[in-house]
Amino acid sequence: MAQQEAQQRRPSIHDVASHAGVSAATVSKVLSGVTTVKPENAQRVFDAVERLGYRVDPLASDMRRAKRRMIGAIMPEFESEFFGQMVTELEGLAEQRGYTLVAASSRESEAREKEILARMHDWRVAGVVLAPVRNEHGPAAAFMKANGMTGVLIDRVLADDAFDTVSADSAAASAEVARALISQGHRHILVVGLGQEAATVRARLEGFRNTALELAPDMRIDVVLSESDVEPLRTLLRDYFSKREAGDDRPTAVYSLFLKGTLVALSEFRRRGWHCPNDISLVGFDDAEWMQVTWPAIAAVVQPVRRIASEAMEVLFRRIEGEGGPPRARLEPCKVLMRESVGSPGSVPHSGGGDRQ
Amino acid sequence: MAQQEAQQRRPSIHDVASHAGVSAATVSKVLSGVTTVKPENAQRVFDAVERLGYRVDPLASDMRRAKRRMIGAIMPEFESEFFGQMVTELEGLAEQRGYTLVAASSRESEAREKEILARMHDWRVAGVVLAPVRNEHGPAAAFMKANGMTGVLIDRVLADDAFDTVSADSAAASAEVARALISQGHRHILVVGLGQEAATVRARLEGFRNTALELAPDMRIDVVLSESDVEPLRTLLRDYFSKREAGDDRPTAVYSLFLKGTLVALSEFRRRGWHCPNDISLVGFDDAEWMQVTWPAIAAVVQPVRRIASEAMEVLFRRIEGEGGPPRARLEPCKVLMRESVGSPGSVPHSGGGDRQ
DNA sequence: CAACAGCGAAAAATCGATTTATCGATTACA
DNA sequence: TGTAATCGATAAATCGATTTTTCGCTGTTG
Repeated sequence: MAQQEAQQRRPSIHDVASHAGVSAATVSKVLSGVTTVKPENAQRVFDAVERLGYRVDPLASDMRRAKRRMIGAIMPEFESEFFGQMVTELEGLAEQRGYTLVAASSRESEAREKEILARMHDWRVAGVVLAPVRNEHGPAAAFMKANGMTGVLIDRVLADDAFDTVSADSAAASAEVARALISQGHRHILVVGLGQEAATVRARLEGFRNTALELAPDMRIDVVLSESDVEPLRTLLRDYFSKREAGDDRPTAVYSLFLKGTLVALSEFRRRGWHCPNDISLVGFDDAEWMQVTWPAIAAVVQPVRRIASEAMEVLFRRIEGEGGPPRARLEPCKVLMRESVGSPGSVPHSGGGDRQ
Repeated sequence: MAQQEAQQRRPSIHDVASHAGVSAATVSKVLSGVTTVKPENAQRVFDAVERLGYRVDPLASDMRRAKRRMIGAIMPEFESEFFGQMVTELEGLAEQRGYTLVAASSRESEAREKEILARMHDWRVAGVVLAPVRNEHGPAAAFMKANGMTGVLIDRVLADDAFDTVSADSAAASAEVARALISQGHRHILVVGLGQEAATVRARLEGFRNTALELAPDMRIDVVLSESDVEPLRTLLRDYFSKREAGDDRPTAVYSLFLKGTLVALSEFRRRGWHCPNDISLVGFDDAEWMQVTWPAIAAVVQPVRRIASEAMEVLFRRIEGEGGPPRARLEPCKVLMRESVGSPGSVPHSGGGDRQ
């Protein structure tokens, strides 16, 4: 092959040293910006670097230091816009600081989460951004604590006694949703959630309930929670509506505490031939691009992904640089977009179930 | 602090060696499964490993070999379901083989793509899975070639003379879409695409056009292509429909060649107050979870993510292990899901534009 | 004029593993 | 019995950088 260039091995720091007529130590110093090198020699080093196309081997470079210039990121999944954007943001922020981001998905499993964390510990990452599957009290956080890792917890967390946390202000956003729905006249609302133990689901539920009952004490709030998976929730929701099909005690609005729940609710509405907002209103936590192009557009709570990412990285790097002090819990404000899927109850007669299977 | 355990440094192979009363070399051999070690000594090594909780440092371990046990993955973005799932799949497959996946997003920029590739080259990844922004002829592929990297190209590629490629069989899927739309009676169809140079967009367009014109030579096919970004496409599409608002030459169906195009089309329909499939039919390349819960459900071409991922990894690892031979181009079959957004033209009178701004 | 401080750069140790060369003890064979 | 082959294990070299230590030289000072 004509790939002589490609075949020969990468130049090492010693190659640069011999080309520049200095020692490897000097090359290292020049490249790391030490000033006690004669300008003449420095220039020769730069020239040699240029000529050979030398690049520092980050792996060898990281060998000697305890912490490597890598940041680990563990997300529950990559398929949703929220975590997808989050990884992209984190990656950019890590790169800005000369770090490499290693991202992994726990696929909603705490066991996997811990295993990934162990791998990252093997790599001696300088820090970890962990979006836990459930909350800050899972085995992953315990592992990080036990092994003295530095990290920051995001998203499904409230506060922790060992790690900084950054998350959306779920409670405040939920309160705003409650105000909006109540001002539209809703007095019977179904809240749909998943994972009772997840810290944020609790915060979202409580934030909603407290504000709602404060504004309208006669309010009726039903709750359908599925412990773990999405499919059980689908069943629970189906049962819930089946029981209320005949009577007049059907809720006039549904508030879903997370994206998958919004999808399940919409799919259930479809099955029953209900349309938003005439037959029922819908608001969901987590926005997605498609929600503004469907008919009706779906109302949603938008989480401040960029702010969460940048705050998380900010605080993480401060810890990496050795900053002490007690861990802080940060809450970033959300935006609530009330779109067409929310209307006033009873303004239009229900279309009644059954025009579709 | 009570974290004595956490504070003391990780045990190294020498700690294990001294605890087991053997040399570091013996420990290394035992752990890598060499059989020429006395069973008694092997057992003592295992015991020491157990007692100290020793884990091999992958970074140090990789130092001595030319290729490291890392796989790089470069995707154009992480926000969409397709690439999100892709990364998740690739990660699992790499892990199965004892490799770590380092994923990065080129954010639809060829410059960034090449820069990321250079960083991965610095890390001496064993191989790269590259989903190029445009096609197989970009600067990134050239960089890989010039530096003798091993890799596989996926998604927006057709075939390459240096690297194996794995992608969805866009042409066949497009042909199927054409057959379906024509059998429903459509004779005037708008195809929406982005990135004229992207290999797959061309394949999708040609696959559609060829089959359509073969089945219905009187067919009229309009094409709206935007070179680079999504926003220009929105403008182009708006202009296209504005010109045809009055006359009767409005297409009866839209076929979008990629996900963002489907969103743009839907958003344009909304603006004009058109509903699918009564006013216009819509099929899009790339499926998403929400497409089956909206009203109407959106017809889509489903790409075989898992198959593409596993084929890519399969072929990549064969190359890593030194398999020779000319590069192969693989095409994986798609599934076409004709949902409610597609109907027969003229079966219901157009609702006419303008019931919304 | 000897001792000493200061500077710049080279030499050497280090990180934690793998791999090659080497070595001692045991067994085999002449 | 002496030499060769074999086996198991250790010492040492290696990967490519960083960091500490050492060294040589110049210039200053008592």
